[in-house]
Amino acid sequence: MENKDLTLVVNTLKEHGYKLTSPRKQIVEYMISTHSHPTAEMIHREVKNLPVSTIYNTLEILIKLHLVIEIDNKNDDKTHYDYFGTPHYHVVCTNCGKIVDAEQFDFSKLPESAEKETGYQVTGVSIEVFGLCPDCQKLKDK
Amino acid sequence: MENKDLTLVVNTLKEHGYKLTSPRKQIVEYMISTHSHPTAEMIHREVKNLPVSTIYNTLEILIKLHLVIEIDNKNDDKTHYDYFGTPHYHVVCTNCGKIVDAEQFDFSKLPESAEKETGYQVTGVSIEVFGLCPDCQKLKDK
DNA sequence: TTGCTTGCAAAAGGTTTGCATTAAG
DNA sequence: CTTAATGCAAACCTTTTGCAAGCAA
Repeated sequence: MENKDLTLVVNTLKEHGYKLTSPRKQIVEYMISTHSHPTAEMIHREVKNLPVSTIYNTLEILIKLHLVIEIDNKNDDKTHYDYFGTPHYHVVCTNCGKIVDAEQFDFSKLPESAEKETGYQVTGVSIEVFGLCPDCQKLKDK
Repeated sequence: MENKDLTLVVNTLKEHGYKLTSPRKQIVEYMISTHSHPTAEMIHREVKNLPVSTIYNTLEILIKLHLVIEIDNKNDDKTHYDYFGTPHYHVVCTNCGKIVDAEQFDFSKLPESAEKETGYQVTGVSIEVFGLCPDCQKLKDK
């Protein structure tokens, strides 16, 4: 499954004229494998021996190609990143910042609706839901 | 109409124990009146003689009370703010950063869906649609 | 080869913080 | 009165930038 993702990303990079360098491969592999919605700093810590500038450069490309999306958890001041293989949205805890995936809601009509209403030519959608995660709900009860 | 908004905000502030200070009133009035999705710096420029710290402090309160929301236009590195009187979402131009409002899409079932799927106790939703605004579409055609 | 990428360090700049002063309730 | 809020400046820290060196294609 993850090999399929890797192939997709590699092909997409090549198609758009981006070279397949070792740093890029490492970052892509990490992003595909992790489900932790990491920050740039977390990626920098996990993918050894890369400068932060390369992390940011690579993420910028992946975002432009819609392979990775940015998430603002509004808990720390850092941008979180997520490999976006299959469509989903994020639910973020306003107390501890924990981010989980969700998918059982149909946004397929949203782009068309936005285009019709605003005249924008839609290329992407970002959905974030905020609330208290189960753990933080328990803490509040005490 | 805007007086109604002002009353709502003032009452909400009072209900939650926040003092109605002159800086807060100025900022609230500006946020209700403008439709420009301003940054903190723009608010600072328009609402005279207030330090940025007060702008940020006040915005933080208004956000906590769900009276104002944050928007990331991913074009500049600044957070944009918007008075959130009536439910709507934002469509952001990926080329020039222009933000417009839209509302003709039904998100009313989203909170319930997210709660059921994740167990989070939902308190808010953030929707952003990205694309090319009509002006930037024309520029690209040339 | 050759031009994109990397890697390092330094800079930038939006946002936060500390604290003395002021004023709302 | 009392305590929260303001105002100012300095600090913070994530992210960006510049450029010489390296390496895919």
